[in-house]
Amino acid sequence: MKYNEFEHCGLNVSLQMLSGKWKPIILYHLFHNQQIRFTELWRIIPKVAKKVLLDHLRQMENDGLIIRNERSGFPPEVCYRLSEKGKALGPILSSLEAWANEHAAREVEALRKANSARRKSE
Amino acid sequence: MKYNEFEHCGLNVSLQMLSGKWKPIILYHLFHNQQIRFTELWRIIPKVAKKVLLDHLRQMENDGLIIRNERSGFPPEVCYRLSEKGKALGPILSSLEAWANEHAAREVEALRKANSARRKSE
DNA sequence: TGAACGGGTTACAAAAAAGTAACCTTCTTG
DNA sequence: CAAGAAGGTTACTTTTTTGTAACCCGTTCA
Repeated sequence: MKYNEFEHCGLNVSLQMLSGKWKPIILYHLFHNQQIRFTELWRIIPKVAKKVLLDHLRQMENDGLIIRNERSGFPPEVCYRLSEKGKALGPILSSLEAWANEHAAREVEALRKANSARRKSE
Repeated sequence: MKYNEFEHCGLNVSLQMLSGKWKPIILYHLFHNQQIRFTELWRIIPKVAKKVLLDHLRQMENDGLIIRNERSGFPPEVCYRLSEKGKALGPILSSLEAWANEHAAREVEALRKANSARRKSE
């Protein structure tokens, strides 16, 4: 299989949708809030740059993961929430998280180091 | 929740392990071959740079996803295969793929455009 | 009138990821 | 002896992603 073919494969496409430094935490908040205002999101993820947060949200909107809801008037009120597609991701992300917790890298790493130390001392 | 806390959360950790331009296709091949030599892998993913492929493989090894097997002698024979941790990722990646195929972005996008065009013409 | 708020944009800088090409080592074969 | 293969490394460039800071616009409140 060539990369051309693979590039548009579901696995690649979905992982690209999830790649971005702040996307996991954005998703986390959206899964726990069902709707959240831009400024609020910016406030609770303190280290992200406004521009980057906006970029991420735009990408996620273009990917169909989230829906942007603008209520003009005052105050401007722009809310983001998960789309159906985004919601459908929930169980998958949970199982990813569970997987990571089960096979915590630290333990693996510690074991590896212990073994390597043991080998050297023999 | 602050980013400091979230940074080491399972979701973030696992998505970072999967992020890298060539990791999905590397995983794909490992899932379909159960063992593969470095050069062979490099040959079947024609556009990846040797250095980058190596970087990706090192990262995946450090993350405990794959196991590197070196048989010195001639020819050098370095094989890579999935670890148990890596194998456990299989069903999750399949469901990610299925998710992407079900909610194919193109269709969503096409539908959106069609609707917007229809609205304009009314 | 002017400061503040929400949700942006813009121009630019810094950092990280990916790519290129040459080189190395050990062995083998012509 | 020269060339070639496997699996790397090194030095360097390009591209992509993040980050910083200033600015804009419409509206409200002091």
